[in-house]
Amino acid sequence: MRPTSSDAGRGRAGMSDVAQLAGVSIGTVSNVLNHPARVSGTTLERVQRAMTMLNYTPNVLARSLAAGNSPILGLVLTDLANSLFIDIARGAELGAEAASMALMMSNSDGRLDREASYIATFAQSRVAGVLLTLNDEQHYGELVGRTPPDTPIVVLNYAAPTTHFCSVSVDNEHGGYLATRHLLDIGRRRIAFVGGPEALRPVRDRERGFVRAMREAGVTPALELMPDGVNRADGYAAGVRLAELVSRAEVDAVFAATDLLAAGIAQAAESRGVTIPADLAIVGYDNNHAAWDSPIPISTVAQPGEEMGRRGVEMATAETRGGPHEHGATVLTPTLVVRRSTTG
Amino acid sequence: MRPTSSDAGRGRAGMSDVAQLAGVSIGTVSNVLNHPARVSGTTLERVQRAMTMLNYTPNVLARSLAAGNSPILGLVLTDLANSLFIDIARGAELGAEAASMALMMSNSDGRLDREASYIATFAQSRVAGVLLTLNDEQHYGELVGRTPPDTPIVVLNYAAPTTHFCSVSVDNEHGGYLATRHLLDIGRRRIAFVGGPEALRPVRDRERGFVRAMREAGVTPALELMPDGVNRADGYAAGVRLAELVSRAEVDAVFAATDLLAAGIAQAAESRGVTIPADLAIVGYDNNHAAWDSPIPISTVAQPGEEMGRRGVEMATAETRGGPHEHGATVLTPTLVVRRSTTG
DNA sequence: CTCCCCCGTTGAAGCGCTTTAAGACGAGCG
DNA sequence: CGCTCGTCTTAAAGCGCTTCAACGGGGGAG
Repeated sequence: MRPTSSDAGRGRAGMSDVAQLAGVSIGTVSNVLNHPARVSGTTLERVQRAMTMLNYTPNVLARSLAAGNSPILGLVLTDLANSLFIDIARGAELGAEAASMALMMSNSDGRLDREASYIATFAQSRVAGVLLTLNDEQHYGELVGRTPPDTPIVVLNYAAPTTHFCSVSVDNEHGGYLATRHLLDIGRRRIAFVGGPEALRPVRDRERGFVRAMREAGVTPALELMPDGVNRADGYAAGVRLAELVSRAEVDAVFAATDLLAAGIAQAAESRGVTIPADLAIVGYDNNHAAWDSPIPISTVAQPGEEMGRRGVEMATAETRGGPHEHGATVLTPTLVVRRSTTG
Repeated sequence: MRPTSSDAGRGRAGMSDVAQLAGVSIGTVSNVLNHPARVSGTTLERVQRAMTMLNYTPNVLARSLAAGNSPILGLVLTDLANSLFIDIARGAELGAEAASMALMMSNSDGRLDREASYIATFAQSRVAGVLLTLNDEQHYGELVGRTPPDTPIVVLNYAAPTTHFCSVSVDNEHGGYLATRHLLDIGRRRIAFVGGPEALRPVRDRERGFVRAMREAGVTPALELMPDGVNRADGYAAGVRLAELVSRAEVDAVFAATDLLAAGIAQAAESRGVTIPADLAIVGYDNNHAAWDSPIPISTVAQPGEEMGRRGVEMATAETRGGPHEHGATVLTPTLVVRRSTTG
């Protein structure tokens, strides 16, 4: 074994090196780092000088081990290609920065096994908490069982029953209501809804909002389409059908459950001579890049992804610190973004 | 202080608990984990049973501290919104999985200070290595100085001089050449190039490929545009100019240095009655979602982002393990993806 | 001038694990 | 029957840091 410090062997100065150079004890060096107030001005300065001289970098591993806590948060993202999750990541990053925590992101691609494996990895690293984005109840159910009991988990984008975890989600029903209300407000009455597979809970919720708004206005939905997917291609197919109905004056607006869907619809409709928004007003959902990058910018319902990430971090750190903890479900409110697809 | 294991205090079993339950020493438990061959069959089984009974989760922190190595790799991404970096992240994740390492991703948004701060954070966590995506030489230069000497760094997406780091990059010159060659091959001769700010090295390289291909073919470029940015809006502006030239039969094809640029050009051109690809053939660069999601799918040059990530991980782990290490610069080859914007 | 208290500082114990030198034990050999 | 050898197992020494009981020394109060 080497004499004192093994990191030193790798060219790295350790706390003991700093202590020696500054002529103080190792405990004092630690105090400089963690409780500067306890150290006298002179000593503090001397130690700090020694640190910079040696280019001292504290070892977080040792620190966490000794202190019994970790400065790292884990984040499991469902789908890196979806801009909502990118927003969540950004927000989480900001929140982590504010709480001076590091964020360890990873991407499950929606696969349950990877979700579980990342959670396990995080648990082994004794992270302070894990933020988990989720889409459907199947995954939620699976995860409830397998989860290590001592790691605080915050579920994002899914309104978890508060029994097991904290959660932060967005009110999809309200979003659907907003979108539909907007179409009604600009005078449309023959409104169609294009949704997606029944399994997707967010889509179902958006539809509920649609239905509520229509009922409130005493208007009957012109059509409800439920494609197998929620991507551009599915939208295109739906758009072809809609274009026909538009030409027969049976439809004058559509609320699509995702922006990709909306973009596909817009493309199909335009290629068939339908004018947007004159003949057909369109509202999408997600505030995806696809929406504002579309030839005709599409009105949409924006999810507060960043805030979701930020709040998630807050809840996780709160749970870590606080003694007795109530799991709480925060529900955020989406906002309507009006673009050319619904305004002259 | 608590008697033996403090993790136990938090409800977690430690190695000593396992040892006690299995009736062996703590060292034997460690051997079960790290050198199963040294342990007799009977003991091994008994210990393993004890582990599952106690739901034992090894503490990676303590493990790394004692063993002096880390199972974590850091990855600093320049821009989460750019699909190239998402691909890199995916590849790195796969590579890490294969090397049974954990990956800690983070997003610098192209800001130098955040890059530096993440590198510092990673260094404090004594990660095994850091993968750093980079765009321009300014950042590269800055970083060379500030970098902790003992953490292996692999630069991605930028051909670093091999003096300081390993790097994995893509041959942008060749990509530009491929794109231009393709336009020439389909019979176009009045070819324009739309680039971007001089500072962006990748864009400059793509232009060099363009120039080489044109020279080889003995064709004079119809026009070279250098907008201030490389986004859709910049493309739209360029497209307006191009449309006019097309109508005067001065341009029949364009190579845009990014897909967003290309998408903007396509949109502007179409809105001005230019038919794609008949009047104007377009090739973009990046294989961005924007490209295949465009109303007219745009031909593009695809960067092997996943492979870049994977190779980066390999180089990092190699550098970590291997004793004497040569920094090497790997250069990958991009490929042409032909879509409707260049075929009838 | 003494006593006490507080401020700064120290030394040692310990975080959960790996590693290694040394020990225990049975088998095989002369 | 004693000895060597090899196989398993153990005890103890760290890894770099935090924490805390204890300590020393000044200054204010008496």
